[in-house]
Amino acid sequence: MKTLARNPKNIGQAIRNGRRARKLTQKQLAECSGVWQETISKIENGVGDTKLETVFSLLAALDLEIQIQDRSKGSVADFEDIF
Amino acid sequence: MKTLARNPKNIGQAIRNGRRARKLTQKQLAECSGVWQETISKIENGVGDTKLETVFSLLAALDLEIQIQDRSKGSVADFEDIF
DNA sequence: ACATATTATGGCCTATAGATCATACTGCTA
DNA sequence: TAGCAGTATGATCTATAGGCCATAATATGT
Repeated sequence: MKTLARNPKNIGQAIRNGRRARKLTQKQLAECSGVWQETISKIENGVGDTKLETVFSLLAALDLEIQIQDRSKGSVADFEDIF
Repeated sequence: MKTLARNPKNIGQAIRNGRRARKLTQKQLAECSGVWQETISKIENGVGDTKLETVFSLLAALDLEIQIQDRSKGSVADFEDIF
């Protein structure tokens, strides 16, 4: 998995994808991350804003990490919500 | 620039590094990002939590982006706050 | 179609982020 | 060493994130 993110919605999608890739329900992810299912739902759907702490709790539980890099040449295909 | 981040502090450092690489003062970054200098100071120093929206405002102004990826093999050297 | 699992929504409440102002601290450098 | 640019800190205020409960809406399987 490798997803570019330039806004909060991209993060939510990456989390949803990561969760599904690991075949976890929101409830299971909630249990192992300490973030509530309701909150996960909102984040995945880009409802409201999210704190970094919360994002990292989820990423850690999904064994994902963030890399900060110069804005690339990044092919459009690396994004998922073009439409 | 390419920095791994597994917690909010890593993000703050990446922002500070990116800002310095572009030879901007906090005040200048504040002006072009819409985030207050005081807030930038706190984020760079890992004081309190930060919302995604704010992080992305800063990253955009610094022409940086985020990539979400599986936790790597990431060499320890990619982190900056080991000590 | 029904039962059940999964996800979404919405309200209440508390904690806290960030705007904003004021001011203090920390280098520089003239 | 005085002055200034840059950064940090601290307070107040408003908006909102997320914990938490209840429940609604959607899948999914049988």
